[in-house]
Order: sequence, then structure tokens, then C-alpha cells
Amino acid sequence: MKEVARRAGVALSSVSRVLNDHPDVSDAMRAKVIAAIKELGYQPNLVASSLRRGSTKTVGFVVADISNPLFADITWGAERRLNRAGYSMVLTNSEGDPARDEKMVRLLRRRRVDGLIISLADETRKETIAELKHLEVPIVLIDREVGDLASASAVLADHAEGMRRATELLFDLGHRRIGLIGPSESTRPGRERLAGFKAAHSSRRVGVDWDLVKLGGLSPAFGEAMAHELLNLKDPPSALISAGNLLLVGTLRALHRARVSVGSEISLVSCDDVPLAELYNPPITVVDRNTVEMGEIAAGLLLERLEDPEAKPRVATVPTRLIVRASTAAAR
Amino acid sequence: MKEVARRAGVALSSVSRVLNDHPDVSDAMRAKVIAAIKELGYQPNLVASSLRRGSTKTVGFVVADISNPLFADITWGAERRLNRAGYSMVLTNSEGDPARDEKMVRLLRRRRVDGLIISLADETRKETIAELKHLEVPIVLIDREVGDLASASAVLADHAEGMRRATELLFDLGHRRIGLIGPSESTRPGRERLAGFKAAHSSRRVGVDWDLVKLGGLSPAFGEAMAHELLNLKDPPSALISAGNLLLVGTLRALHRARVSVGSEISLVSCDDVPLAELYNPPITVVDRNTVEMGEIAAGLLLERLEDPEAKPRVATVPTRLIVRASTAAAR
DNA sequence: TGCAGGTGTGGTAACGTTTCCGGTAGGATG
DNA sequence: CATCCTACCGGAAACGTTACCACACCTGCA
Repeated sequence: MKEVARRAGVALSSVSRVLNDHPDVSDAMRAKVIAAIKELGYQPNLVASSLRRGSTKTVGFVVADISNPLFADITWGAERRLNRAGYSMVLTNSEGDPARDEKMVRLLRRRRVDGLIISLADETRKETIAELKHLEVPIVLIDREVGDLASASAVLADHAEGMRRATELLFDLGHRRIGLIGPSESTRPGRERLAGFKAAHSSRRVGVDWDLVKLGGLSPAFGEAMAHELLNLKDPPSALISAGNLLLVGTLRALHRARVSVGSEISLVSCDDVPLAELYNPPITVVDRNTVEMGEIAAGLLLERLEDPEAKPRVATVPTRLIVRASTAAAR
Repeated sequence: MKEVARRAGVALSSVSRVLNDHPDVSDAMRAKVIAAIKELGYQPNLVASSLRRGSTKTVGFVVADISNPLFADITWGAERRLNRAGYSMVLTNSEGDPARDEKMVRLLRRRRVDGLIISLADETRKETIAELKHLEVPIVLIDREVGDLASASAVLADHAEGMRRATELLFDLGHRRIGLIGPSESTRPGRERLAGFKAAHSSRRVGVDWDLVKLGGLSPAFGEAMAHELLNLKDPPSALISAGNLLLVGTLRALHRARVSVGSEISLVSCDDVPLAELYNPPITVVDRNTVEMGEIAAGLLLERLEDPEAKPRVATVPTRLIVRASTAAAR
């Protein structure tokens, strides 16, 4: 920049003014400076700018595992929106480890991100929450609820309603013993999906059989192991809800291994409409939601507080919808 | 930091020294400073540090579309490796638009990233290459080759070999008319897959029927449209290679629409072993590669040049392997 | 006792911007 | 013609670190 100023025969402050198109700059000045910039191929140093301005135009993004297509979609939506607004995203994976969540938040704090979008690995962990409270920039939670963190916005999917309708669909088809494989209750989707499952049971006056409920993970391996257990029960369920796109992968592996055919022998419901669900034979009934949109909304909630520091945190809810396909059939 | 120094009754430089655990610091000093840091909850400002040191400990990552599971896996591998080495990843999506590639590179240059990992949307675009040349930090290309960019390392998958073997498998099964749907040739995987396809043809002394070759996109929509065209030919192919995980989605949609059953009526091969390929009925033969590993290697190639500025750019190749499944059957 | 060679420590100049303040020139106004 | 205002521009102090230099003290050795 000094170079540019010298070349254009003007002061540093003038160069800065044309760069930030400040009103107080004549056309002649602008022309000279622009020319010098072109000739030198000068590119402003955003880190110096960040230091001086006290804003990095950067937002942190913490997610368990970007390789999960669900998070990938959310990230895609969020990054696009942020980028258009002039912000860059710094991405970190917690790898599902609550302790890493905390570490990543601390790192992002040191990097002085202007805001944070996070999908906690565990909502209940004290240390992580304490770390988040230290952060004095706007926070947006993705599908997470942290009671005593009033400073955070959130975008939430209405899992409970979707799961309730899915479960009722199964009841309507004559199923009475319904298995549920889902993520742990230390995270909102796990709790909400279980809540919807329970709501459907109580509305139909059926007691929940807790032997059929397996919560605790979201990996294919967990899905496979739990499906295997359920299938080997003396009185196995006639329908299965595999509440997660990766759990579905494991569940299908277990079903194949046991040579149980979906639809005819067991009804199956999953969550999130991935290609596998759509194109499986038979196609699989799912509780879907718009994940890309969730990312966009998360970014939007953050931007509204970045652009107006007075803005209060908000929570937005996105609906789920039940897509009924051939994997759910009448009980025999 | 000034605050910490005052509180501990020492000089700024001493605080800096304990922070960077410089050898010249006594135990007493360290203790005092650590205590003051704890009391104040001080977190160093990495942007100031970056400015002063001339290194941001940050690497840029440019990818067409993070929502593509392929890129998501690569990103996952790369981010993990970088994070462990103390680097943060700033992620940008080019959305498959070559002009955005260029814009993103420029942005990352301004942000003074220490290195760049990029999977160009179009390898042939002059402006993007010029922009990359201006960058004076190490670059790693992911599955891309840019002739006159000697300064870049690269990690490449051996698509040609995999595709050759897949095509030969189809020949061995008695197929003679084989359709190919693949990405455009402006990108290495497109060229290499076509090359393997051609190699197999010439080794079997079969001429390539160019009416059966549809290159140009990687979206489900493109896959569906091209598969539809191929199926409607007066003399349609008896086997189809859908060279991309998203193309597979579109291809399957077209096949379902046309009520053509995979395996028995048409043989099908795809690339990259996504859950859909494994669990589809019948399971789909694929040319697989370890995408997570590709990300790790990309990060590794970058780190070796970051840690030793003398290190020369290298190119690493990862193998592909053919996983034969029931979707490929003898021609009738 | 004097001096060389460590060990720690403090002071300060950078890094590359932005922003505020003061100043100049020129035109309009009385 | 003096005055005021506007429009524009230059200088310089920050932003929060790090790295270099200088110096003070101590230990051991001649």
C-alpha cells in the first residue's frame, strides 16, 4: 500500500480512502490510485485491516463431521449465504467429541471470528457452554438447544412432529411393535424424535416398549448393531424407524445380512431424504426437512445480528414433512 | 496482553515469551504470567499475531460444492489433518463456476492464507490460472492438472486404470455397446475416465461409438437427461457407465422411469462407493477410491511445503479399485 | 579481583491497515 | 475584499502482537 501511495504520488490515507470508497475522494485521485494498484497488482492485506477495524469478516463453523451429507448440505447453504454477504467461513470438525467442540470454540475465539455457527456434539457439557458464554460475538445453534445460553439464536427442525406422524402412519398400518434407532438424547434431534415417537404412542394409547428403543449414536456401525439386536429379539418389531441417514445405512446392512426384506417383511422409516432412501427398492418412507435451507437460515440469523448489533437473538423453526413410500406397508 | 503484563508486573515481551514458550524464561516468570492470564481469561489475538509473524496458520480450500459427498469426504480428511498441524481451514464453494474459482482465490490471497488446496471447476480457464500464479504460497490441486503451473503439488486418482478395468469387465461379460455418462473433459476426472474407456475399447479392438458417450456435467439432472437419451436410442446400449456419484442418482431415476431393471436388462457401473451403490438392489459395481485419504494426502502435501519452504512440489497418486457387484451381468 | 559467558528481562520498532484531525484551496456569499 | 463553507488531502496515532537489541545480574574461572 505504501508502494501504491508512492507510485501514485499520494498519501497512504488517500489510498485507503479509495479502497474503501470513502466519499472524500476526487475523481482524479481515484484514477491515479486505481492505476497504481493495477500496475503493481496490489492486493490489500485483510489481516491488517481486520486488526485495525476490529472485525475479521469471518465466521466460525463447528460441526461434528462434514462428511455426513446432512452437515455437508447445511454447510453448503450457510457458506453460500455468508460468502455473498462478504464473510468467509472457517470450518472445523469436532469429530463428535465434546472436548473438541470446546477446543474449536476457543480457537475460533482467538481467531477473532465475528460470529459462530455451531452444532454441538453434546448440548449438556458444562465446559463447552462456559466457553460459548465467554464468546462475545453472536452465536447461532444448529438444531441444538442450550437452556442457559440466552445470547444464541438457533435454527431448529420440527423433528417431533415429523416423527409423530411417521409413528402414527405405522400404527395406522396395523403395526404395534415399532423399533426406534436414533441418536443420543444429549442432542436435540435425539430428544425430539423420541418425543414424537412417544407422543404417537400415547395418542394411540399404546405403551412404549423400551426394549425396542435404541438411542445413542449416529454412525452406520451403531445402526447396524442396534438393528441386529432388534431383529434377534424373541418377539421382534414389525416396523423399524431408523432416525438418521447414516443409521439407515447400518440398518439396511443388518437387514440384508438377516435376509429380511423391507416393505413386505418389515416396514422401515428413516430421516432425511438422501438418494439412498429415494432410490432404494422399495423406496423408503422418510421424515424429510430442507437441510440446505437450514444452513441458509442459520447464516441469515447470524447476519442479521452482525449487521445490526441491536438485533436480538431469534429462533427459527423449519418444518419436517413425511414422504410416504413403499417401505411402509400394512402389518401382517 | 498489556493488561496481563501489568497484572503480572512484567514487560509485554515477557508475556509474549511465555506464550510462545521461548527458552529464555524463568519458572518464576512463567508462573506469574500464567496466573495473570488465568485471572483475566486472556486469549491471545491471532490476527495481530498473524500480522506480525507474516503467517496466518490458515489454509484456503476451494471446492465446487461441499454438498457433494465426494468433496465432503475430501474436506473431512483434509481439515482433520490440517487442524492437527495447527492450521485452520477457510472453506469456499465455487459452485462449479470458473469465474467464482478465480474470485475465491483472490479473496484468499487477500486473507493471506499460508497455502491453498483447490479443486478447480475448470482447469483450462486462463484467468484462474493467472490468479493462481500470482499466489506465492504453496498450492495443492485435487484431482486436477494444470500444465503450466509448476509450483503446485497435486493428488490424483488413477481414474483411467479403474475405468479401463470396468470397461473390460463389461466386454468380458459380452457387452459391445457401452454407454458412458461422465463429467466434462475440462476437468481431469472427465478426461481420465474417457481415456480408460477408450483404452479398453482399443485393447479389445472395438471402436468407440460416440453416440453412446455423453460428457459434460456431474449433476443428477445431467445424469438423468443423458441416461434418458441413451435409453431412447434406436439401438440402446446394453451396459451403462455412470461416472460419478451424482450422475448415478440421475441415471437410476431415468432407469426407474423407463422401467428398465438393473443387472438383468442393463448392466450398470458407477464411480465412488457411496451407500446408494452398496445397498441398491442389485448392488452396483463401482470404481472406488479412498476419498478421505485423498483429502489427507492433499493436506499432507501442503504441510510438507509449509513446514519446509525448500520442499519441492510433488504429485501423489491414489489407486482406484474395481468393486464388482451384481449390477454387472452377462449380456443377453 | 576482574572478566567472560550465560540467563533473564525490559524497551521498542516494526507488521499493514484505518480513522481522526487539521489544513489548504477554491468557490460562494455578504 | 474578507469570510465562510465545502471538498479534498496528508500526517500520525492507533490496533495487538513479535523479534531484536541492550542491559543487568550471576556464576565460575583465572
